[in-house]
Amino acid sequence: MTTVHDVARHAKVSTATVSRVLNKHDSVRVPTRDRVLSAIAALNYRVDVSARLLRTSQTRLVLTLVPDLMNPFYAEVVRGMGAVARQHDYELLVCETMESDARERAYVQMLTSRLYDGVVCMDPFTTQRLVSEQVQELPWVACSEFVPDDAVPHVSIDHQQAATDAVLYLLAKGHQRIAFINSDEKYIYAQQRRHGYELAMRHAQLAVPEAYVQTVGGVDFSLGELAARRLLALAPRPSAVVAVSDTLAIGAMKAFKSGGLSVPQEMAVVGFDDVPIAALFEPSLTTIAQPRRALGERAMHLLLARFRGERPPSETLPHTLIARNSA
Amino acid sequence: MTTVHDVARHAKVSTATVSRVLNKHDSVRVPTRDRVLSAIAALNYRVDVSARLLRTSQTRLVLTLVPDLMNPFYAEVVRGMGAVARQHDYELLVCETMESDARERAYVQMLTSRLYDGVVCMDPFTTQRLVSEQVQELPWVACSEFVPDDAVPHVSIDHQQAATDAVLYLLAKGHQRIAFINSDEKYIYAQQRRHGYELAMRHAQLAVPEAYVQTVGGVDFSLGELAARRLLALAPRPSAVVAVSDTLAIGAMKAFKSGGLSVPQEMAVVGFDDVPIAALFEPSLTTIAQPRRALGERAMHLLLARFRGERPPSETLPHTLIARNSA
DNA sequence: TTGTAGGCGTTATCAG
DNA sequence: CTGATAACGCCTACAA
Repeated sequence: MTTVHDVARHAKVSTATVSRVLNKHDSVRVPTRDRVLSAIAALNYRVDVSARLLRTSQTRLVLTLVPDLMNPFYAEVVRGMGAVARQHDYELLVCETMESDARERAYVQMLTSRLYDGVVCMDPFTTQRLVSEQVQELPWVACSEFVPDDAVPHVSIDHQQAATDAVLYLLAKGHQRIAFINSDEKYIYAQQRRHGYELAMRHAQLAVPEAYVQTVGGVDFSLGELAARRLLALAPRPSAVVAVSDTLAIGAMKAFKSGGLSVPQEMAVVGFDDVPIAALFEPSLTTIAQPRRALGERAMHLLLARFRGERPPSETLPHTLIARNSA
Repeated sequence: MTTVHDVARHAKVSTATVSRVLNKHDSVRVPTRDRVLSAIAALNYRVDVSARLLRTSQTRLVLTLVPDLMNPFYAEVVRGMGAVARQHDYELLVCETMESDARERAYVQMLTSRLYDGVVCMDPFTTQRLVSEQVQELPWVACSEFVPDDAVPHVSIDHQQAATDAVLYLLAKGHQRIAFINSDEKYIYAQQRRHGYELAMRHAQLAVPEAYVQTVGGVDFSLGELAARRLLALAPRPSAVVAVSDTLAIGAMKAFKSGGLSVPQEMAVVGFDDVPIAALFEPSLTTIAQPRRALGERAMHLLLARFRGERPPSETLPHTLIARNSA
């Protein structure tokens, strides 16, 4: 392995000068610099990040923790983060955590390893709370998920209002029996969206039978189908449903149609996220769009601000209801 | 920041002993070890990976390069890798490369940084070739994409045979005018699948008008729609189409239906991958299923073998045609 | 069984 | 503008 020493010897300068060239200190005379540069090329030298890190504790690497890469929602948020990171000369690494708090210890290890200059966390706020307590030195920012009233800056939509908006839309269409398909309340988004739903129903003086809220533990298509089948068995059967994820909504539509119902005539469906397939599926899905890309971009900007020593305020990004054919 | 020295002082031992405890050398007497352990706990000490790395060059971190996290195909492959990695006490990090060979230099930097013990690469073989030349020290394994005749071990299906199978299936259904929607031939899978398609057509003594092969540069739904619109404009119009990705296939079906054709009666469609939405979309998609999870698992096993100094042979995993309603 | 001390490859502080 | 040299935190001969 070739080191700065080899380069220095080859270029007949000191290691200090090599280091200066490497780090673009403009105090090196051009001919000297050129000698160093060609030595670097000749020896195919690469700096050893671990050694540099030991000195500078800077890797220009950022980590994002995402619960589930199969959910297309996260993929685009990550892309937004990555774009901004690279613009600022950081590289983004992704760790799929699979929501497993059993792995909490492994996180803490990763996060305290100093291998990353900062973290954007999309994990459930329940685990976020545990982990962030133990990891205080590390610049840390939350995206979509966050611990309420916490000092950690975050970016998110107003989950509660968004769910309320979905219900209001259905109420305006004349629905009274509106059900709710939820993923898992270890997510703050799940809690807040359910609150938004319940609030809107209460405001409209509409009862919510317990079985109208189906919490299925995840967002896979199959779980949406499961929830729909349960809803189909109810009497009185709901005439509309809000799902906290497009994937749940699509799974549910599939099951409703298999069950012989027509969407939206006999069962209206509203989803969340506006993932790409939402527009293609038939009927196309009415959904609360989140600014996925901007969510990621703003989260990364927050993190960059933290790198600069600032304490940026959290941001709430706007959501929009996109009316299509499912409701 | 607390170091081994602090711990040593606190426990009244030497740094060497602390290090031994840290690395579970069993040459430390129990009471001594306990003293060290409680010192570690008391001071909330964590080893600094970068310092350790500088000495041992081992991180127990594995990197996977994937072109596009929006493609649900990759998400599950990654999950397979992650599961096996963690079983063996490695952590998996994901880097979305966005197929950008402009970023080649950044890769090489990442890969030569010694921050990762190994790499599983799913990037286009064209960039793989360039990068792997410059990165020889690093254990390196390819998944799905690979440089043919290369020394790098890889896991993949038989892309050519799989495409041939898709065509044979359509031929058996009586189709003669079969088109092909391709993504980008910088991928070896794209080249090989097209060969498989052309071979099967030639065998059946069927002509392939140039415009029957639509290469759209990616796998987004919208690109599938684009290809379909072009195919619709052709005379004679194809009666069936094979797409190299389910996402392309679904986009195409959408466009065919918008164009007034019924699938599969007027246009049969076969996809590739069997991603979750393939079964839900209507008509449900006939597709060549890849063993996504196993692809990732086997790739990681190959890498682990490389860590042990072995030179494992490449593996070809079986594909299956899943007949549904689109063809 | 435990301690001492040197070095991993870099960067940065000094002098010169 | 350039060079010598001392850290950064850890691991591991080698010695005791």
